[in-house]
Amino acid sequence: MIKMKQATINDVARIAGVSKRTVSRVINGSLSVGEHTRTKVQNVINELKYSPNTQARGLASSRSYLLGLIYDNPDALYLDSVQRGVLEVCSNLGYELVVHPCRYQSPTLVQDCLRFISRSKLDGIIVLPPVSELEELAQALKDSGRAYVRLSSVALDEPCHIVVSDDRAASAEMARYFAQLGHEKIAFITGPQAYKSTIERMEGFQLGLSAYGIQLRADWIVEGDNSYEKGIECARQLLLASERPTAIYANNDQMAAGVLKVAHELGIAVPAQLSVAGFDDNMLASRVIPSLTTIRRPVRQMALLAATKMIMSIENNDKGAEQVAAKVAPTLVVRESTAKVRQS
Amino acid sequence: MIKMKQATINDVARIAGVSKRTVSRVINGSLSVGEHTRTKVQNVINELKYSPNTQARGLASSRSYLLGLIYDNPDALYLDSVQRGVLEVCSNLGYELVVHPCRYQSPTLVQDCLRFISRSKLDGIIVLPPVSELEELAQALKDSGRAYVRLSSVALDEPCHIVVSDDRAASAEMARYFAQLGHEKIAFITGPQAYKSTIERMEGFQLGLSAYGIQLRADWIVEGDNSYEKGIECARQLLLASERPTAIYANNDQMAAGVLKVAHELGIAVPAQLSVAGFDDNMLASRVIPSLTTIRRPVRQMALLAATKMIMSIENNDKGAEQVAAKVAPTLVVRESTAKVRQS
DNA sequence: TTGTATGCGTTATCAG
DNA sequence: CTGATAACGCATACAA
Repeated sequence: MIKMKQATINDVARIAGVSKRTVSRVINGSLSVGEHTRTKVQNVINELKYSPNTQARGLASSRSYLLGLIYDNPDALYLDSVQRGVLEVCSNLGYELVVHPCRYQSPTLVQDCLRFISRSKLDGIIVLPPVSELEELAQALKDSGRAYVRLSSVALDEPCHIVVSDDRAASAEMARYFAQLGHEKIAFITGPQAYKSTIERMEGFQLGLSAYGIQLRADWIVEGDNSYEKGIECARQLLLASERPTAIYANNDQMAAGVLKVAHELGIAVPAQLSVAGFDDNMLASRVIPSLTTIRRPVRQMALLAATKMIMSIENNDKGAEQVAAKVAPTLVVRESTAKVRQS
Repeated sequence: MIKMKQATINDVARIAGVSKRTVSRVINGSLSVGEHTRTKVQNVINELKYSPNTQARGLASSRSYLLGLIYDNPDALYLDSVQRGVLEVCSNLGYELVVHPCRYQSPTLVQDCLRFISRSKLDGIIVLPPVSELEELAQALKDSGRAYVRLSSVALDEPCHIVVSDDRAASAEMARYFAQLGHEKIAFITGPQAYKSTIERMEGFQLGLSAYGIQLRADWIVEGDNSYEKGIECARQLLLASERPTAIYANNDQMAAGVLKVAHELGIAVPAQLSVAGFDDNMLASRVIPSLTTIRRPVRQMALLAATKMIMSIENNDKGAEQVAAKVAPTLVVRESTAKVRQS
């Protein structure tokens, strides 16, 4: 097996009998190249299996063809979806995706991320929630002059820099669904108060309920942290109280699974005696018994939109990025864990 | 906010009053630099917050400081662990991680991967199972002259190129556990026959059982594909038959969850009437009711080892890579889904 | 429409 | 131990 050196632009130029400038034009799809010349060069490129050296190209044009993905979410069951989605858009345009897992809690988070993007000379950065909600990071991203897109539940940036998931509307839909099932004694387990998604989902839910004249009792709003363990803890608090809700909406599927666990321990039948719902539609939701009614986030679609915006920003200088849709709608998925309230 | 151009090696050289060659030596930790000169240069570097341009460096040294991760496995939690593990080792050495999701089934898989590594000029590639088991890809990797490490359940490459998870031994342990619980009527739901892990887990299980004089009945070995849905299908087949096993071991947690689902539907109590176990210890295992007895794969540790091997290969030319441990041992995690067989 | 010359920020060669 | 100087492969003013 002979170790061939990769063909360079010079090889192509020499063999095609043109200057490298012309080859460069062909590569970059310049319009000012004669039809004849173009095909001639293209043929040589194909024969030599030539593909431009990304590093050299980057060095000369100060572009890296590298996109970054900053994420934290510990139960990022959608990480794979995001990565595939982004690459589906970017891969055949010549971009690669560099990942940067981090910790939302870390005191050096912003600094770390900045070192990451400047060291890698990224052309663009996609930031997932909840890290995406850090204004300090966003400002630094803006200052860096690089393209970036944030995913969030709130439109906390200009249209070209954000893709929002309308968690508020989705939660309102869940509220409507609960109300229509006849539930009135409803509890809500929140996520971390620092997250925008927590606020959106809670307010959306309350708003939705109020349309049916239902109001959440203060002691039936308990603060969770999106973890399974905390879900269990909160569920205990709710289900061991003197008066019990007939339905519990948890800020995510993890906590909803915790509620199922506690209900099972206490011998409370779901959904006969208690309806339970979550948010995310991650793997758990459909596997757990009873399967969870939840809200499905169109993760893949968000990734596609974010990637499209990024490319627009990079190649068309923000002009077109604003045209790309910026909002997606999560949808209600009804499964086994919810039912009409039982007359008691 | 002034947009500062990044300082270059020239700036450092000029200000420090030395040649850029010397600065380069300092950066790369060359030994042949005077102590005085070194500290002088280092000070300027710190003051200017200079960090070398990866692209230029790569162009000159034909190294990219980019590592690639080729994967197919849809389980995102696993993916996150791997990514974090690899970066923990490589990040402060200046490497970044580029991801390449792919489809094991795709006819152009090998070709895609090769285009990926050659286009990105990766210094090294880590391949996760089951893609790691493709010999055609491995050969191509070898031919490319790049460093690479495969993760698998079998030692299908030289020590410097592989990290193996001893699924066979782990399965044998599960067999011992089952036997000690008194089970004799045991069924096994396999993974895809094409995967090495499937064979290892099945053979390990059979070997372990045979130590107790137990043999798997042929009709109690059913072929699954590691999906939840197929798990359900296989479970139906096993549990609706005239004679029922008292224990089912599934090739992964997804399918085990499917077994729980069917058992629940059929009113078969787990673990009272049926013991169920899986493999992986993914999020599902601990969340499901009853929680699953399973085998925990030390994913993080595997990632660390793989990354360490990679770095060794890249920087010390395979010499040291062989010294790094190449095998990890998954461990039995006992939860609620298994119990002593009931005398009937 | 095509070509020439120069620079991008490093590393590497070879002297001193 | 240190320093000029030539690659590295490509893009881009500037010419022609």
